[in-house]
Amino acid sequence: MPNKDSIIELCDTPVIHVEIVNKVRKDMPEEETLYDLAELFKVFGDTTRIKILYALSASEMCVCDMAALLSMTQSAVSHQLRVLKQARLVKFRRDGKVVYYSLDDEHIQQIFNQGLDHINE
Amino acid sequence: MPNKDSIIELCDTPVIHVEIVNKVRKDMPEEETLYDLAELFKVFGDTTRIKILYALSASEMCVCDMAALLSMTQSAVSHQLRVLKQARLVKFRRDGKVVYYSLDDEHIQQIFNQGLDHINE
DNA sequence: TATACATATGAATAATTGTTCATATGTTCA
DNA sequence: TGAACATATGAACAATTATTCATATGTATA
Repeated sequence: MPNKDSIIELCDTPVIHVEIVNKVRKDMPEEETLYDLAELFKVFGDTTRIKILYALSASEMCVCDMAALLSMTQSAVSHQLRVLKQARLVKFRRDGKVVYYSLDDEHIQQIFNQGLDHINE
Repeated sequence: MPNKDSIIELCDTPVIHVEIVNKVRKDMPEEETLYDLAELFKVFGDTTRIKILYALSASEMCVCDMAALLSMTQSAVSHQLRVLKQARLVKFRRDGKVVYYSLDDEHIQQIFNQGLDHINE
């Protein structure tokens, strides 16, 4: 039988299975790790960025080309590339006036494929 | 040399590399697929839902226990479980008044791990 | 050096979304 | 059947975010 007295400290909701809660809590990664993980997936959670990532998985591209491909403003694409850059999902090289972007990481493709597996299941 | 005349139809941004854009466009998955993919990752892109998923990867749990574990309102947890349910990431079984949730899919763990790989790289 | 061009960025706006509060639904048991 | 409890849900609010517009930065070349 769960010990109803020990739960007041946890939160105002009564806990039914104290041992399970404690066990799971013990094995939970650090708060910061889970936060970072959510932040990473948040970056994948936008159609525009997904399209950019998909495009870059096919070929290195410049900002201008991506804007044309996606029928979007150069500015909008650039703003999203900034987000992708901060998440270290894309890297870039400059050649004169043109900046070429490409995927920074081989995990990205795998995360993509796993996601597609789930959708097509 | 890119054909500057053919690009007006694409968008108002000049395209630098027409062949690349066309090649990438041809290989792009359907709009709907990429939309669904973004929607899936959007579900992963929230700290609360990540925590719930992580908890469920350790053990089946009821709503009440999750609320206690995460120090959150039962209502907040329930709302997020709804999102996870709609994304087919969790399933549930009812045992009397108590509803137990668990992961619906083995992909989830893999997506998680891939994400962690990226973070810890 | 001045102009043209590719890209980046700040501010503003519109849309989306997570949480809270109040309450409804569904189940058990006296 | 009615009270108690676990969960679900609708509406409202606050916070976050994607896009647009205007403009700045950086590079090449005439």
